[in-house]
Amino acid sequence: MDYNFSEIEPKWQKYWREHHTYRCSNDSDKPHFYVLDMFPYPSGAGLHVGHPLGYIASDIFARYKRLRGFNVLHPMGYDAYGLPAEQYAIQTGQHPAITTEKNIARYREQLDKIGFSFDWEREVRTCDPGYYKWTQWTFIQLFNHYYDTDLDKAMPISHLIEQLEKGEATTLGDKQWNEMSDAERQDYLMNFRLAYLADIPVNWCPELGTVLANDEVVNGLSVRGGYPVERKLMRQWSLRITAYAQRLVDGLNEVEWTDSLKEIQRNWIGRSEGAAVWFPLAKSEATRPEEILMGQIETREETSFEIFTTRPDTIFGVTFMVLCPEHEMIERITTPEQRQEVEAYVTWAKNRSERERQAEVKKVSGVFTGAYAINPLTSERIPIWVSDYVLAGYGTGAIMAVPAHDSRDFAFARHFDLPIRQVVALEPDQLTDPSTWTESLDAKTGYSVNSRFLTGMKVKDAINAAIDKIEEMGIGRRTVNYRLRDAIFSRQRYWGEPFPIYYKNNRPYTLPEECLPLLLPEVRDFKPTASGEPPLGHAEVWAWDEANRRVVETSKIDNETVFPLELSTMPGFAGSSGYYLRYMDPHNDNEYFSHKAVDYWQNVDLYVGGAEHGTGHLIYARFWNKFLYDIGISVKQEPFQKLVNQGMIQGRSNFVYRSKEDNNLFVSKNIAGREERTVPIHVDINLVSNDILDIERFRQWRPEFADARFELEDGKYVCGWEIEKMSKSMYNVQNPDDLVARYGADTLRLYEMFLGPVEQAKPWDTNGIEGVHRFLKKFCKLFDLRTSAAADKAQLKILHQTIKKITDDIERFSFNTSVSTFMICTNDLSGQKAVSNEVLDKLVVLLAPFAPHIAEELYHLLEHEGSVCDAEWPSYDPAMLVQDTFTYPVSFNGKMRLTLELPNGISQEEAIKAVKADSLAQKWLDGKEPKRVIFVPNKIINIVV
RNA sequence: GCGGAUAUGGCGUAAUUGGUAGCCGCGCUAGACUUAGGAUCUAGUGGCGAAAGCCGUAACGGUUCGAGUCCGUUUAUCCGCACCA
Repeated sequence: MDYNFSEIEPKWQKYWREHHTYRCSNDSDKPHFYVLDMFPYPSGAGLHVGHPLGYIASDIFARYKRLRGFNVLHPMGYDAYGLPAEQYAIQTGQHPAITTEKNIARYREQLDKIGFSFDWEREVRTCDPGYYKWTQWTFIQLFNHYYDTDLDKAMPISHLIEQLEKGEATTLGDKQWNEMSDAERQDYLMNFRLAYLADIPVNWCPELGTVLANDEVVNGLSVRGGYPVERKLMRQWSLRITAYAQRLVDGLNEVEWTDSLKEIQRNWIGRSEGAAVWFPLAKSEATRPEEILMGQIETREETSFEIFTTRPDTIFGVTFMVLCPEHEMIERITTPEQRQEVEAYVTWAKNRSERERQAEVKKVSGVFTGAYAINPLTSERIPIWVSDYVLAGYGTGAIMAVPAHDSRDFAFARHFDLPIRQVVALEPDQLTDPSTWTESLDAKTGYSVNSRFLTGMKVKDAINAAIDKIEEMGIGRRTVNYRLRDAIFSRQRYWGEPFPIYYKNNRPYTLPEECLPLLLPEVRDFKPTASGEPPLGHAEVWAWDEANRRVVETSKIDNETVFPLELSTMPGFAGSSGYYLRYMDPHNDNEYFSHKAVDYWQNVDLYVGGAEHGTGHLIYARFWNKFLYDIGISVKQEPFQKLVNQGMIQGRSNFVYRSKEDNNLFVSKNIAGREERTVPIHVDINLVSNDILDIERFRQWRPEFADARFELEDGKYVCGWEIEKMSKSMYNVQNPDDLVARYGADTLRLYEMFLGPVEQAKPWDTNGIEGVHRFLKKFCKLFDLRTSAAADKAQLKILHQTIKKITDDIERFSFNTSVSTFMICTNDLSGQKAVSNEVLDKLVVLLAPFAPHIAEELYHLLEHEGSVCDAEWPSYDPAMLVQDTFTYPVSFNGKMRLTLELPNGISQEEAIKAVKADSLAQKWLDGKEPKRVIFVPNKIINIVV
C-alpha cells in the first residue's frame, strides 16, 4: 500500500468530526482520566512547531488511556484575555475581540490539521461571558471570605463578624468592634478579606500603563515588552495568597511534579524559620543599660520594635540595627542632629527605581539615625541605622545586624567602620580577629562562641536554645516568614475581566451574584483616559444602578442610587486559574461546574505544559483551587496530580555567507578561507534542506538576491547553522502547517516525539524528519505482505516485545523510544515473506496514539468496522518474551572468572554439568565438586563449592 | 552568591536501572537499480590498528568480581531565585 497521507488525513479528520469520536461524557462506568494541556494564548503569529510538542505528547497519552478502557477528558481552549491583543488594539484601533476571534480561528485550523483528539464541545475561552461569569463569581467569594488561622481554611467573612460581635475575637487596633462605625467596620474587614483593596507598593509600568504582578517583572523590567517598572504606592485589589503560603508548600509533597519545579515553587514561596524579637529603644543618652531589666521589656510599638532573624543564635554578635527607608519609626526616633541627613537619604532611596536599586546591589549606602536600641540579651546599647539593603516587604523591615556572620551586614560594617564581633567559629574556641577577615562566616555550621549560655553548642542547637530563651523571656517568639507576597489583582487595562464591584462612599461593594456576568463595556479608545484612569474610564455605559440592579450610563452617577463601577480589570492569571475545573462542565449556566461533574473527574490526572509558569499560573491555580476546596466547590486540594514540563523548542537558524567585496557572491560553508572574506546572514530555513540551500528559491526569496552567484562545494551550497531563539527576525520559525503539507500530520507527530525526551529543551531541526517519514512508508508496505495465515513464532516474538516496550514507554512518558521501537519492529517484519493479519492488527492499535490517521486507514484495510479509537489495547504474552539462552557472568567465591552462555530454564543439575564442562571452570574448581549454582538471567551467578 | 539539573560517536539520542556502551534515526562511505536522483534497495560507519587486539561515556579519584549508571572532588553548560535577614 502506498502512503498517501494528503488523502488519508483529511478523510479521517472529517470522519472523527462527523462521528463525534472524541466526545466525552460525564456519565460513564469506565474509570476516569483527565489529561490537560496548558491552553494557549492565541497570538497573531499562529502556532510554531514548539506549541504542539506538549499537545502531541498529551494526545498520545489520552489516546492510549482511551484504548485501555478509560473515559478520558481531553479538552482544549484559549487563554484569550491579555496584553498583546490590547497593545495591537491601541496601535490599530481594531477591537481586541475581533483580533482574538481571528487568531483563535487560525489556531483552531492549525490544531485540527495535526489530528488531536480534543473534545471541542468542551472548549472554553476566558473572554467568553459564559466563562468569565465564574471568574467574577470566584472573585466575589474571595471578597466575602477570610482566612481563619485556627481552622486553617477560608471561612465566610460573616463568621468573623459573628465572632467579633460575640467578643470571641478582638480587634488589633485601638477601637473595639462595637465601638466602630459602619464605615470603620468595613475598613477593618478589608484587612481580612481574601480579595482586598489596599494602598500597597506596586510594580507600576508607565509604558504599559498598568501595574504588574511580581512574576510579571524580571530584573526591574516587564516580562511583556521589557519596559522599566517603578515602585509606586497605589490603591489596588490584591489576593491574599500569603494566607495559603504554608499549604502551598505542604501540597507540593502530594503531587508528582519534577523536583526542580517543586523547588522553584518552594523558593518562590520562600519559607524560612526563625524568630521575631523585640528590641527596646534606648530612651535617651542617659538611659543606662543596667536599667533595662531582663524579662521586663515591653513589647509595645512606642518603646520597641520587632525584627525577624533566621539566626537568633548570633544575637550576641549584634553590633547595630538597620531599618528599611520606609520604616514608620524612622521619623520618631531620628535625633535632631541627624534629621537632615536621614531625611535626605530616605528621599533618595524612595525615588530610586527598582532597576537602579537592583543594579547597584553591591553598592553600600545608609545613614545613622542617632538613636540606639538595647540588645535584650546583653542590655548593650546599639546604634540604629537606615539602609535600603533592608527591604520593606520582607519580615518587619528591620533587622539586627550581625556583621561577622552575614555578608551584607559585613559589607555594611566595613563601609561605615562599625564593630564586628565573632560569635560562631568552625571549631569550638577557634577565635580569630574579625578585623583581619575578608568575608563573613555565613554558613549554618560550626559552634557558638562568645555567646554566654550558647557557647560551645552546634549552630543548629544554638538556634533552638536561643529561641527557647527568647520565648521564655517574653521578648519574642518562634516564627516563620515567607517571601511570597500577595498577588496584585488590578490591571489598568481594557482587555480583561471587569471586577463585579461598585463604589459607594468610596468603599467597594460586590454586585449581586445573580447579576453576573458583568459584561465588558464598549469603549471609544483603548488607551488610558487623559486623567490617567484605566480605559474603562472611557465607557459611556459603566455605572451601577443599585435599586434596579443593572448597568446604566456613566452620566447617571449620583452616588445615591447610581454608583461608579470599578475601572480596572483582572490580570491574565484570573481566567487561567480555574479553567481546568470549568472543562468538567463547560455549559453549566447555574454553577461554575456541577458537584456531580467534579465528583466524577476529581482533578487533573496529567497536566502538560511549560515550566515557565512555575511561579505564575501554577501557583495561582493551586491557590485558586485550594480556596474553592475550602468553600466546598472543588473536591481535591491539589489541582494537578502529575505534571510534565515539556522542554522549550529552540530555533535552528541557517546562514549563508555573503562576500565582503561582492554583495552578489555567496560562499559555501566549508570552502577554505570563507570565514575571513564573508559575513554570515540569516536565511529562511524553509529554503534549506539538510543544510543544503535551494539556490533557485533563494534567488526568488528577495529581490536583492535575484542575481546571486555561488561558490559551491561538490556542486552544493552548504549553509551554516546556529541554535537561537525561534523568532521571525531570524527566519528560523518552523510552521507546522508546512510540515503537515509536505510530510503529513502523522510524520510531524512522530518526528516531534522522536526528537528527544519531551521534557528536554532542544533545538528544532528538520534534518531527521525523512527517516520518520520513511518509517511510515515502510510500515504501510508491511500490508502488502499481509496474510490471513497464523503468525509464526518469530513474528509473535517481535509483536509481543513491541507491545511490552511500547506500553512501558508510554507509561514512562518516553515517546522518543517508542518511535524507535516501532522502527525496529518494522525493520524486523520487513524481512519476513508474509506478515500475519493478527500481528498487523495489534500493531495498528499500538501505532494509533502516535499516528492516528494512518492507523485508522490501516485498521479499515484489515476490514474492521468503526474507529481504531474504539479498539482494545493489546496485552502481551510474557512467555513470548523469554529468550532461548542467557549469558551468565560466573563468579567463584565472589571473584569474577568467566562467562557462560546457558539455555533458558536450565535445571540445577544441567547448570552444574555446564560449569563442569567449561575448561576454565575446571581449572578454578580444581577437582572440587560444585554443589549449587545460583543464577538469575543476565546477573552474576555464584557457584557454591 | 544560593538552589536545581545536565554532560555518551560528526549530529539527535538509546542502554532491560549495577551486567557485552553506542539500539533507532540523521549524516557519511561503497554498491545495486536508474536517462536522472534530494527516490528506492543492500552493506558499512566510536577512535587507533593490516590483523589479533587495545582504548573509549567531561576530568580525576573511590566502592564493586563488574560503573555511562552509585559515592567524592573538579570543570563546563543550561534553568530558577537573588540585598528575603
